[in-house]
Amino acid sequence: MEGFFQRYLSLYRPLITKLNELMSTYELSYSLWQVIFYIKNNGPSTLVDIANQYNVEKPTITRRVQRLEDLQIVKQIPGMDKREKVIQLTEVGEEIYQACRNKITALEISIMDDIALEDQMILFQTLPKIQANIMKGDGSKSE
Amino acid sequence: MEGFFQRYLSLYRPLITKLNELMSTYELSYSLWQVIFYIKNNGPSTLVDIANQYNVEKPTITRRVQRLEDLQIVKQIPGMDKREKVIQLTEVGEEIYQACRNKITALEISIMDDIALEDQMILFQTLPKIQANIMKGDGSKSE
DNA sequence: TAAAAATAGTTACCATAGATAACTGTTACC
DNA sequence: GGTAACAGTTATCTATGGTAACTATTTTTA
Repeated sequence: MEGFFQRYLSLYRPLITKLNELMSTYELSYSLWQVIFYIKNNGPSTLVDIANQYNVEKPTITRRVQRLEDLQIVKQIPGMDKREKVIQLTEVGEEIYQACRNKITALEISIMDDIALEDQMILFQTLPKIQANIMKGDGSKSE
Repeated sequence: MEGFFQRYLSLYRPLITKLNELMSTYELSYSLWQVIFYIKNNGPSTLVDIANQYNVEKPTITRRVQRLEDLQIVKQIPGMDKREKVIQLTEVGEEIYQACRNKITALEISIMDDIALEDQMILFQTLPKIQANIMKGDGSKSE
């Protein structure tokens, strides 16, 4: 099936640009959104939790979280283990989450406009399979 | 269809990392491969041709081509319009193209291992549609 | 239980990839 | 022949992420 990567990757830049535009109102980008999304859906979390979820290194998450703290979207809460930094959404963070969630969902719907529902289903099921196949045996820690 | 972006984007980093590993033998990355791929499939081309194809700015392509010239994978050939820089694969470039093409195709096949052929077809047809939907009305010049 | 190993996070530094603005040289147009 | 447009380059900036080395804790283990 030659040409899959091409098709997949040429979608990336337009999409990420669009998403970043969408969130620029809140001085956010998609990389910051991932952190917000994660702690909204998983509750108070440590930086390592988040790093594992997205297969990125710890310093990457340190930076994202620092940015979100500056924006007062997340805050640290006390935890048992003094090594860990447990973070949570602030009230402002919750509001921004909702606003972005709405915008993102609207975009998701609009770009699927002319795609048959079954085809959407297949996309949904297939992408994670492909991801698993790539990560299978690539030496990544999340395998 | 909430969650599409998440599924789509979480595939990106593992994939691009894998591709870059694949090509590191030849000191290439996927961004350089795109240029090689383009001139292999479209014949001698100008930098603007390539920039338009991938929706990136001219300086981006200037740098990629400079890198490929250093690696002696592409060379400039004389053209009518002295403004233009028409580039083509060298013999070395052709060999490297073939080697990478084989590796990439093998990877494409292996990650589609457990995906039904019809589902692969649907992926192939759907991704460009989604891309068109995103680029529709985003102010990009390639619309 | 004291020493060693593992873990969480941070800092400093570097690499990749791409954008914008300003510029040179060439061609097209009127 | 003078102005527009175009192709390419350079310089500078941003965003994102990686690695190595470090501190401060907690866990393991001998």
